[in-house]
Amino acid sequence: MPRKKTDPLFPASNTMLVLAMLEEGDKYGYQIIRELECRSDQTFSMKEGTLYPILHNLEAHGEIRSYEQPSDAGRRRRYYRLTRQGVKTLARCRKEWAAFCRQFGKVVGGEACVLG
Amino acid sequence: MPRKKTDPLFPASNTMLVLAMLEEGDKYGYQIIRELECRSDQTFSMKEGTLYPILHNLEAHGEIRSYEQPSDAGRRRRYYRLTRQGVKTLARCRKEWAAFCRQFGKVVGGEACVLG
DNA sequence: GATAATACATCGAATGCCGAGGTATCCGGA
DNA sequence: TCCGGATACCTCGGCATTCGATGTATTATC
Repeated sequence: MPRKKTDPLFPASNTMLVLAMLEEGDKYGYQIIRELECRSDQTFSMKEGTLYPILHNLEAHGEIRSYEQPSDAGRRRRYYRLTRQGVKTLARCRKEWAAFCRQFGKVVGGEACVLG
Repeated sequence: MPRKKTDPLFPASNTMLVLAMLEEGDKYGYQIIRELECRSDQTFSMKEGTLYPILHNLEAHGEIRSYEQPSDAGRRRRYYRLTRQGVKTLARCRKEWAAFCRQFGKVVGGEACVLG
């Protein structure tokens, strides 16, 4: 299957990844991309064209809230913070992920992924 | 995130699921759907509008081959069989899944999913 | 003064997935 | 006998995801 460019193995997980990143504390877009890259040993290199729409979408749905706060250097930055709803959503996503992972493993073989 | 209808948590994994099902032996479309449902405790209820295009696509890429073989009852059936290439692809997918799972777990928390 | 890194954003195109619809056969029950 | 349900295949349209490309602006570095 010469997998086509846009045939990511597990898309849509990006939203969950963003939520999880924000759980540790408020972050701005660019920072999320860098930290995610670092934390996953370069496995997840989320593109800006992917992240920003997700951030805007999450905010529109009340999962996160944003505020401007320039860096010391005076650089423009928009920070995002998880709302209470966002925390709940993340918890639900984790459960769904665990269930998915368990069932997926049952079909393709291998052990289940235990979470939370 | 009132997840919209078409916001599957981990799409595109469907192709891998199909490959894994065929590893056990030749199967026809309808059978794949039924067995998948059963094997995953009703978690994966793949739709026909999802499966058949995947089957056709996999065959077009040489991952599987098909042949007609009516059931005893005379019902029309098109069986699919993994090609050697399909077996290799499945193996690669399993590795990718394991890597993804490990990294994903690292970010969202929880243990890694060990496979193969 | 040029180049890279930071930091935000949007658009178009490709792809994934499903709901809805279509066709046809076979079986059991009323 | 006729009808509905299960079996079995298929396609089309539409929404969502994702990324590459592109654009803007500022700051740091060489």
